[in-house]
Amino acid sequence: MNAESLSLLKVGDIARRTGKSVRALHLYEELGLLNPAVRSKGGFRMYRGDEVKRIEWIQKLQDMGFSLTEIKVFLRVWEESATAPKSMSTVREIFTDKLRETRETIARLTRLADELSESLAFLEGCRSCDEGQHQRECGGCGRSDHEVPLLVDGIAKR
Amino acid sequence: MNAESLSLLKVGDIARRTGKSVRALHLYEELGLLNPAVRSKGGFRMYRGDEVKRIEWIQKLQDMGFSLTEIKVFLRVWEESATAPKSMSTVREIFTDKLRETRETIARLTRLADELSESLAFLEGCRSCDEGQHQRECGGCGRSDHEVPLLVDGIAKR
DNA sequence: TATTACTCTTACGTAAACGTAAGGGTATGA
DNA sequence: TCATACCCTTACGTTTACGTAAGAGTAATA
Repeated sequence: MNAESLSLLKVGDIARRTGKSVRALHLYEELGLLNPAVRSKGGFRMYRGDEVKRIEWIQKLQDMGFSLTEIKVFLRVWEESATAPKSMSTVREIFTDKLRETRETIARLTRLADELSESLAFLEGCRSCDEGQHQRECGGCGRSDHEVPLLVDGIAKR
Repeated sequence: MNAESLSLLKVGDIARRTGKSVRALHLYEELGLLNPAVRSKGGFRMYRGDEVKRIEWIQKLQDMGFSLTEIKVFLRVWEESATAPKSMSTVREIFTDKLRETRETIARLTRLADELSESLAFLEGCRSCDEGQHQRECGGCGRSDHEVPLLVDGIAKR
């Protein structure tokens, strides 16, 4: 173990610290998202400790819905910003777009959650049917059709 | 065209009314999510008009994150409720679980949106660097490390 | 030196939800 | 009866993000 390798980590170390699999880290390298600082004499990938941060960054972008390919594009744009000043604003644009998209997703999920709540409330009203009646008999429990949430209606009629 | 077929739709009609592809509808049938009321003499699938509702229902469940397989399970449980009264409460459980899950997703996305906002605010501070400096020179623009959001930090250091 | 725990490359496998193409009938209006 | 526009079945292709296995070499420790 030489002086330089003291601060270097093997792929398994990185895997443990990030919760990623070794295979995933290999994949990230294939995709150009991650690179070992050096290779050991025998060919082992040796990473700098701060690559852990990069992997956490990748994870966050994945959580936001970026694909690995999109993340790669992102990195390329950034690297370009060393020579093309406009790239920094491109990065801002990407974040801005994703922020808008994320908010739209939140809004959509919120609507769906509301529908779920409505459907649950409706089904609560069916509780009395549970121990003696069939869903065919239940049908609408005397409630008019327009009261039946789609989430229930779509499944109930047969 | 006989009297019965007046109210029946071909797969292409259903596709147009739901925005699904014919292939998708075939798939739903393979998976047991959808069935034509009858087949025409020549083998064409003939659907009842209200199957459109079922397909919209499937779409909603997909939007909520259910897989087609899960949706199938859902249908089976429901069908079972004709003979097993407890199935209705199983349906309620599934909805309840999904509601919780959806809310967790919303919370997670909200946190991510906040991070995006923070990162954007940080990058705004770099705007002055845009037309004359490199990101290496920029580095942190004199700001201390702990101020740098992970979304920026993970990418900026090289 | 021998062992033990890793790591390497190569490459096929997997799950989801369809897309797409091939070869060949079917329904319907002119 | 034709011409279209549709529909049928079968079956392989696509994308994403890894999983998994094989066969073989490496690093560090006893």
